[in-house]
Amino acid sequence: MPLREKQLVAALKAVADPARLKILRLLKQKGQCSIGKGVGMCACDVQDHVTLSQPTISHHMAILRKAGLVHAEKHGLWMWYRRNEKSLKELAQAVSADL
Amino acid sequence: MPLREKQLVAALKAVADPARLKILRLLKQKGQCSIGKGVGMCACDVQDHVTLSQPTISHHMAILRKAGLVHAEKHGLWMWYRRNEKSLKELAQAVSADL
DNA sequence: TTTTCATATTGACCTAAATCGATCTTTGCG
DNA sequence: CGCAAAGATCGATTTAGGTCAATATGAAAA
Repeated sequence: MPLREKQLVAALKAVADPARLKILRLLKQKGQCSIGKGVGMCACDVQDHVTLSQPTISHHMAILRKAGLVHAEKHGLWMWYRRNEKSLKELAQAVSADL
Repeated sequence: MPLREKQLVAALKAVADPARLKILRLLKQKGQCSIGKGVGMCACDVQDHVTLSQPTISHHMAILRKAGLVHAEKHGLWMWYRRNEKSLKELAQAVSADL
């Protein structure tokens, strides 16, 4: 399996889970970030919106990050997560054309 | 989780597997069907293209069928599978807009 | 330099899912 | 009817994945 294919499967797996789907949609909201960023959220902000433990959320964020679907930036104590619209668009494109 | 959401997750799960991804692409080929249909394939035709046992292929085809991504029609001894382009397009649309 | 806070990691548990051999079912054929 | 072929189902095995409690890490605050 070529690398591109591995990446596609990883992205599809990442997205084929209700919790991560919900998180990806949450990240569309504006003004929810506890460190004042206009877009995106910190992990604790995500936790305020889903009924999952902190380690589980951290786990899901790592999967989304490794699949390239979200950016993650450390800001002091907080980890600022935001959607990677470019790779999300590429995923949509792959589903349209490649499948 | 509403029904639509369940269907979306089922379709994404169906597609987030290398074997099923390969099968979906195989089904694009023309003139491969052992019962003379222009498009689609029978299970045995799929088996000629992937290195998986007959029960495993049957299992994958059932998942694709239940997710609505392929049509299945029995013709005598054979089961004729073909892509459901409509639902594949709807999936692409959902990934574009809904994610 | 403690302490506290946000997040990550670890370890364990449990369920889901992929795979295959064996068997069953259905259908066509002699 | 008896047999053969295509495909589905069953049972078992193995691996992958979601979840949480406990603990570790790392950074700011007191």
